[in-house]
Parts: sequence; C-alpha cells; structure tokens
Amino acid sequence: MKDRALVVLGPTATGKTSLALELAKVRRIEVISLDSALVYRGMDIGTAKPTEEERSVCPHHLIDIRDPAQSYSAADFRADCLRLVPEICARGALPVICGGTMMYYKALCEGLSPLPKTDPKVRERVAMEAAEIGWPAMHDKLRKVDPPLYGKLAPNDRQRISRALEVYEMTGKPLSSFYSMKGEGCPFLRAEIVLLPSEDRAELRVRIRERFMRMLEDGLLSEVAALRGRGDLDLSMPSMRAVGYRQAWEHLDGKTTRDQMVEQAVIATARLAKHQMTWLRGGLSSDGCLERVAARPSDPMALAKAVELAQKLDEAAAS
RNA sequence: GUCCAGAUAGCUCAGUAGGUAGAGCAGGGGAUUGAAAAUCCCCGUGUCGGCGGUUCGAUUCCGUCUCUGGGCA
Repeated sequence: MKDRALVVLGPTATGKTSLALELAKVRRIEVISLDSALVYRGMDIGTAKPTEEERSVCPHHLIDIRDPAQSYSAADFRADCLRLVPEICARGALPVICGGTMMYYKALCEGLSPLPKTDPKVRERVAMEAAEIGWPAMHDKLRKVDPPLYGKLAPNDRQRISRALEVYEMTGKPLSSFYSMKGEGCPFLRAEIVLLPSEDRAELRVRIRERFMRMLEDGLLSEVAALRGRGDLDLSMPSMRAVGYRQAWEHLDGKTTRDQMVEQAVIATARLAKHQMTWLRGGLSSDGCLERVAARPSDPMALAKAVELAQKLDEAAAS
C-alpha cells in the first residue's frame, strides 16, 4: 500500500480542527498540523490551538515544536511532513494534514528550489542597511544583482527583497537562478477536503468577532503579557506577528485602547481569512491530488464526505 | 434663545480663486520559493446636509431651514 494522506484545508475559524476530531472517532488517524502559528509553545489561546484534551483523542504533530523566539518555515514543514507521513502510514493510521497555512501546503505539493536556509546574521545586516537607505534603494541594488527578480518585485516588498539579497550574499548567485531547479513534488497520494465559508463575509466576520471575544475571556491578554514579560521577544519575530498577538502586544504597550485592539484584531483575522480564500480559489495546483471536495463550515455532511474521501484514498493507495 | 464652527466615499478628513471632487483607514480582487497569521500589488460616482437665489454653469458665493459640536445667556 502506497503512502497517502487526507488533507483538510480552509480559512481560519471554519472548524477544521473539529472535523479532524470527528474523523478521529470514526477511524484511526494522526493529525499533522499545517499551521505556522501552532508550532509555537506558549501560544495557545490566540492561535485556537487544540486543547490537551482534544489532542488526546489522537496523536497530533507539528504543534509546540518551536520556542516563540525561533522561527519555522515552509521548507521545515515540507521536510517534517515528508518524514511523518510514511511513519504514520507504517503505524497503520491515516495521516490527516489539517490547517490553513497555504504557503506550507504549496511547498509540500510543488516542492521548493534548492535554496540556502536563511542566516539570521545576514538577514540582520540587510535589515540594518535598509533602515539607513530605505527599501526602494535596496530594491535598486537588486537591479545589478538579479535583474529578473528586480523586475518582478515591488520596491516596497521588503520581505522578498531582503530574501533575494540574502541569497545573493550567501551564494554569490541570484535568487531567480535557482528557480529553474524545482524540487520534487509531493511523493505520497493525497485528497483534499476544503472548508469554504459562504460568500457572506459578514457572517464570517461575526464568527471571528465572537471567537476573539472568547479568546479574551479565556485569558489571551495574560498569555501575551507573559510572552512580553520574557524580555527576549519582540514584534519583529514571526511568532509575535501572528494575528491577535500583535494587536494584544500593542494594546499592552498602551498604543491602543481595548476597543481598538478588538477592532483591529477582528480586521486582521478577517483579512487573514480572505488571503487564505485567495489561495483556495485558484492558487493551488491539484497535480497529484486524487480528489478535491468542498464543504461548508458546520456542514452536517462534512464528516461523511471526509470518511468517503478517506476510503477512496485507501482504495487508490492499495491498487 | 443667541453667537461661532462644522455637515463631502462605510469612517476620519482634504479640496475646488465658481467648470459636478481625492487621501488615509475600512472594504473588494490578486500575487505568493526556507518570516507566509508575513510581505506586497491593483481597485474611488459620492443627491459634496435640504430648499431657494445669483450665474451660461453652484459642492464652492448669498439667503434660509435642519442636524451636530462649542461659547454666551
């Protein structure tokens, strides 16, 4: 039997976690979290991380695997996932890749070019220079070093400009020159179930607001205060830029009122959902994907669809 | 009651020496190669508060009314 995995995708606040847990009651699964924020220890409330109790229903992977001072990446995810899927299959369980970080999923499906890992020292050097001369000037430096990328990147796209200059500094070669060497795609069989909210954004917004208010009741502010109190974290770190954390941090800094924080957190979450939906609408290749089925959040048929899809996956993997 | 200041995009406001108007935010669409819950790109018709007047032409000037702040009673 070939290795395979069921994939549960969807924007934030659409019930991916609960679908996976329902499925766990019906058949033996292990969840692989597809989420750039759940990797961080001590960030539980604001990330809507599955609770201890929920995680005891079946094994969960790639949760609490990094300290918030560290970072995790699409390449890390791909490597971890490629290791975990065969392990889980060998144990006789079905791997369920569940989450909403579409960039990670894309890296899994389409592979990555053989690029060097980021060196924090180089990144810092680039950032310091940018602070002096500004990002458009850094962008201009790309013109000499990597003309194809220079043409593609906007002068203000600091993150990508930074990465391009880092790679050049580390390798002496333009970042775009690596693109022709595309890595392997996804080596195992997969099928996707996509949870898409209805077109009514107002409804999604209400759900997001309610969820954020619940997070506050559950102690989000003390969670963030504890992280802030450590003294070694700051807003430039990927962990602290997470939706909800950033806004809570700014509120604790006294920069916003509580109402403003709530407002901005809801806006940031809704925007996150929107970006995730953009990925889902057309940004993902279905190469090597057995089947993609859609369901609405709280669709009573979602579980049945997932079970059926898992069966098809098993049949295809067996043949 | 009276004086002053406002009333322009969903919100905060700019502006038009009279020729039907534009920023930020919100919202929408898109991109996405080791930070991605990140980063960035594109998208602006709205009785310019109502009604009159002056004018070839008024969101702009004048009158009046309504509403909202603030001062004086």
